[in-house]
Amino acid sequence: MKPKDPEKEQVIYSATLQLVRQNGLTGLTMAELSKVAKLGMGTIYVYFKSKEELINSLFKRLKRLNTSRIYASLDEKAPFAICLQQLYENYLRNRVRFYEEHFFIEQCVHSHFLDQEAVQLDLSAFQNLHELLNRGKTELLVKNIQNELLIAHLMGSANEIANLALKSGQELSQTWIDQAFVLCWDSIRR
Amino acid sequence: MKPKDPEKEQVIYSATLQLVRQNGLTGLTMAELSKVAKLGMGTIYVYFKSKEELINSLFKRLKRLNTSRIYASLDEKAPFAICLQQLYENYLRNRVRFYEEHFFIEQCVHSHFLDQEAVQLDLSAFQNLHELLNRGKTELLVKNIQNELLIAHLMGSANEIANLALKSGQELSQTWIDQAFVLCWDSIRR
Amino acid sequence: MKPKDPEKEQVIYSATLQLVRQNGLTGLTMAELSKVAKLGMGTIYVYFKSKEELINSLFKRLKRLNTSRIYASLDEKAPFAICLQQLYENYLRNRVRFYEEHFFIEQCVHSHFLDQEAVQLDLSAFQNLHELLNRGKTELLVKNIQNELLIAHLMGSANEIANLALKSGQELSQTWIDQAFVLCWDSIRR
Amino acid sequence: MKPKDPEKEQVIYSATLQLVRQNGLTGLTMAELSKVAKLGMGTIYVYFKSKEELINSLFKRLKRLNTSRIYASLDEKAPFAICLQQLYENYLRNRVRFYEEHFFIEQCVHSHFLDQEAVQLDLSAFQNLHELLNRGKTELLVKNIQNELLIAHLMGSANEIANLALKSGQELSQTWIDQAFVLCWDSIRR
DNA sequence: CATGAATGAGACTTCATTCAT
DNA sequence: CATGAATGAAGTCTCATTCAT
Repeated sequence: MKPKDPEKEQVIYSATLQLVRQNGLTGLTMAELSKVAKLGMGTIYVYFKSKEELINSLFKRLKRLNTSRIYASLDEKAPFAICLQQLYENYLRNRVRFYEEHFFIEQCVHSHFLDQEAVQLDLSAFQNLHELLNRGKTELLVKNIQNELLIAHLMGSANEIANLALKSGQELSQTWIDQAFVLCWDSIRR
Repeated sequence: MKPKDPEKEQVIYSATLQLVRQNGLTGLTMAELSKVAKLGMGTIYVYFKSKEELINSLFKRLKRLNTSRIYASLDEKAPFAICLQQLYENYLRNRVRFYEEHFFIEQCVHSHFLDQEAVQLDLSAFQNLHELLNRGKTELLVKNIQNELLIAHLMGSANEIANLALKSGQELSQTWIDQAFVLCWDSIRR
Repeated sequence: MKPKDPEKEQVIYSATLQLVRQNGLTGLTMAELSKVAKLGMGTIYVYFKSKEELINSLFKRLKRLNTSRIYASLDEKAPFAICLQQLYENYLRNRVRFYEEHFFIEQCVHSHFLDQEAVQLDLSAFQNLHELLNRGKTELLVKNIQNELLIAHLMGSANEIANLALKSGQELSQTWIDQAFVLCWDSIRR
Repeated sequence: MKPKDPEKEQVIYSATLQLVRQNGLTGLTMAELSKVAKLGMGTIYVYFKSKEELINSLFKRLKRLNTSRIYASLDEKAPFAICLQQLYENYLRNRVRFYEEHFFIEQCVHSHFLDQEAVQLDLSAFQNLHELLNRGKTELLVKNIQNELLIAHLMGSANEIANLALKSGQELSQTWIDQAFVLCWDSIRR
């Protein structure tokens, strides 16, 4: 798939996100997508060979994008707790800010659309966190519990808290973020 | 007169759970459902007037069932920490044991099938936890953070941990549960 | 079909008329029919071997009933014009009074439900009128036009006028009937 | 870009008329329609969003078409009786010639498919006749009876006579038409 | 490449009829 | 004989994908 026009690809992605937010992944139809994207139905099939490929492709792109966003501004030389806090705040802010994208991701995760590669990517997104936790353990700052459990705990918490923030419609205040981080920090610290 | 068979409803529910586990909520078709339930297509419609009603009806039933399961054996006169631990363990065990049901519930929550009453029921399921946390605050055992945040934290964590347990395929060892509870307890304790 | 209970047959007929008036012949379902008739669905099939037979049976019954009603009080020894007038008035009054029955009949005629016998009956209902017109011709009172044409003219007119009377909701005033008859009389008189 | 083919609409209309003539409106199925029209099932839904819309759309089209056909060649400056005769003859010939269309219309009128607009159109089709009768009254040529009654009489007669002509299979001879007109004319003349 | 009309498999749902009670 | 739950063929409509322009 070598798109001649990379802008069209982006237009399709954007239209997809918009429609999935509005109607859910189930409610996404190629006809409406082409209408919102202002492209012919056939054009979409030039860039993506099927609806499934479109969804998987967008999913992977968003996962990578989000991973890089979250870890981008991270100062790995800072003390462990600072690192974790930055990461946590980044994650929460990112989730709320790019709500549409995460809604799409969540819909995908609960669907049967994802191919193996996409599922892999979903799982491997925690690699950096994994390593950070190892460092925390080395520095005797983190409980000696297997990382999988810690990650499930932290991520589950963070996601639900982000959803709560969105649901309540309020801005993501610093106070709120700080409180949320205290919960996470107190739970894993030694 | 052949009375409407109350067991048939259960047969339909069971077949629905099985099929949703296999193919996801999107993959659920009335034709396959009737095949698995070993009933005529029309019979399903004797018991449920539409696919949507079937899904909502089962959803509500499961939510109520699970709430009662979780809070059933709870000794409310025990000390706060014991109560919370019991609740936590109940929740985790219940989620793993009735995996199929929770998978169905999760699929529903992320779909556009649920009617308002079902959504209400989903939200109100935390009422008991809400009150328990209030007690913890009164006893100065729990951090002074609004319950919504605490609940999002605890539930998000618990759900993700349950998913992890299922994914890893292993039994839910007591050690594991205890570790998981420590995380939760340390996070919210004062 | 030897019904044990002739009253049940009548109950089914009445329920049919009521439902066809409400929902049209197309909207008639056996389930609703049994509900309105307060009988089990199977019971209806004791009295009528199919929906089609029920419709045809009721149709024939009503055609016969109406023919006898219309010609019942006719004094054949009266002068021709009086006879015709009586007949006309009978017909109009009968149609308006037993509106439900005629609505059913009209729905049947335009459907594909009627069997050959029923169609025959529908056509042969004009036999008496046929003979009366012959008498009129013999007495040199009626135009020398073939009866089929005269009958089509008279019946088409009468039916449409009856429909008009029903549509306008008003009672069928004597003035109105008289006016309508003048139209018919003037048209066929020599 | 393949433009939406305007001929396809006509093809669908024609197939509809053919099938309704053969099987009645009730017997019309979208599957058979698409087969006769030699189009994919979905194609019908490109041109009409539902079966109901197709029927209403065709109904309105035919009503308008017939009205214009009947009144097209009418010379309104001719004497009243000539006008009426022309109109009558037009109507009869039109009904017999476009038998299929009128069969469809009649099936629609007795169904529950028509929307309000279609019913309106059906009723308003007599506007021209209404005005012509007023002229006849002004010229003291027509009985002083309310138009509704006159119209019901004339239309009921004409329709039934047209049906008779069709049923008998014979051509619509001029003699026959003339006889039929005499009946109508004698009935309403002063 | 771009387009969107055309396609038809397959989804949900209805309802006349049967049959076990 | 009475019942109404059970049945499944058949109907309407959707939508991912193709293909002629």
